[in-house]
Amino acid sequence: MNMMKDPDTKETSATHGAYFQLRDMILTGELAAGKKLKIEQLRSLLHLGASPVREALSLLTSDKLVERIDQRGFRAAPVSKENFAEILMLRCTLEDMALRASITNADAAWEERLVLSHYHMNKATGDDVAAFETAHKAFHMALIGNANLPMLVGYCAQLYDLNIRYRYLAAGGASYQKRSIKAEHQDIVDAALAQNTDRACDLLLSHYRRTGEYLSRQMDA
Amino acid sequence: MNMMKDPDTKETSATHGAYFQLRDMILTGELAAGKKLKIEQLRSLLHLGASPVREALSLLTSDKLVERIDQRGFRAAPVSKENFAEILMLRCTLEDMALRASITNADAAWEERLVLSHYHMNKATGDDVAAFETAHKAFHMALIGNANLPMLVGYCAQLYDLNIRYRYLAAGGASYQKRSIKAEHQDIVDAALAQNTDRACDLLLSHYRRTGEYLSRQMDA
DNA sequence: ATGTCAAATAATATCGATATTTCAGGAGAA
DNA sequence: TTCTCCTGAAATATCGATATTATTTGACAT
Repeated sequence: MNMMKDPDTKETSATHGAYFQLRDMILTGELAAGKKLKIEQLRSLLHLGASPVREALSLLTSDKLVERIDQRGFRAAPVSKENFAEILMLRCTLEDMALRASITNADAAWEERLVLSHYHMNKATGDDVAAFETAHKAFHMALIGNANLPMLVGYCAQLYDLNIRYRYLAAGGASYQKRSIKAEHQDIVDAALAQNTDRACDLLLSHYRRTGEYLSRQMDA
Repeated sequence: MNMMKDPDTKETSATHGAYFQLRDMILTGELAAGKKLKIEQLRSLLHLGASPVREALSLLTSDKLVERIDQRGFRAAPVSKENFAEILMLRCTLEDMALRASITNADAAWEERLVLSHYHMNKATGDDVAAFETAHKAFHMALIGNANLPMLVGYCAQLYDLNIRYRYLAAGGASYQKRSIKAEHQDIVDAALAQNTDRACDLLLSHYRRTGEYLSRQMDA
């Protein structure tokens, strides 16, 4: 009764592995929004027992990526234009707050983390979309990560992920709007490092709002 | 193999029952903050199998009431002055936003729900602390519940619960600060019904801040 | 004495099986 | 025909048992 039949799946625990796999599948749309997530089906897909699948789904409830209906199983969280608009609005409010706090606490170590994550993101601008996504999130988290407000940053991270989902939904994940995103990121970094708080926040928010408008247009089409 | 040995425990599901029992025990401090939550121990306490206990704990992770350490089990979320301060700050920001939206969407049905929940809360001002807590939460949720922003309201509800926990921690749950809370609530309702948005928000926020200062003082002592 | 490693112990994570509940489809009555 | 109720099938929720992993204890060497 060896549960690690697949040696290349060296995840720490089955639950953890299932969590990340399912999370990815929902974020990328491989598991469609609103779709019923049957335990037995996922169980055979991931080659796991029911317990870790069930627990991973429970965990994904925290992230608002899965909904649980008592006695009636799980389903991928639905999407809607209203939901997208709310996410955008909340992100703008919360990240503004977090970035202000982050800059207030600015120190050399943070500035280095910020510069590094920015560098890594720029380096990842290539064909590997997944790698860029990872670096992009790391950059944005580094930006606000100095706030010393763990719950606030946690909400921001959650909203970031929910937003990714709409990005995949709109563009199929492939075509990324190659606007002047790179320049926008650079401007944000410069303002943050200069401790020009108002400007940094303005830039960050308009960065989100532009992306949001772009996605809204894509979703309509 | 009858799992409902206790007929008066007419919960819908074992997981749901365990969820609410554990939640209550953490909120009231019966399960101390930071304490390790051993499955076997809870299993025998709640007379349940390991699966529903595990799942309830996973669910409580969503509420930030339980922390999960992979491969090392669960523990009740720790408390700290910083955490309390962050909760207060976030509540003020988010409930302000929610109340403004709620008043913007004001209609007769909402006004009635608000008046009713206020009436019920006042009626529950008695010896039954738990009943008052329930009514108090219902009142505050009715206040912001018209915002039509489900995620925002969800965050507010979560923060409300986390705050309750500190109330129990400070006062042992028993002694409730019998300040002019009743008058404060009345003023908030009046301002909200009059659609005096700025005043309603000011009153709500100072209501929270005063309670926050009171709790801070209690925690120091 | 003290630090380190190994065996024993305890607790978690997971599985396979089973009971319970929901859901769908059809038979019978109005 | 349409509604209701019953029955069968599918899926969920839960249990008991087991394998896996962390933790503690105690012996040994330094």
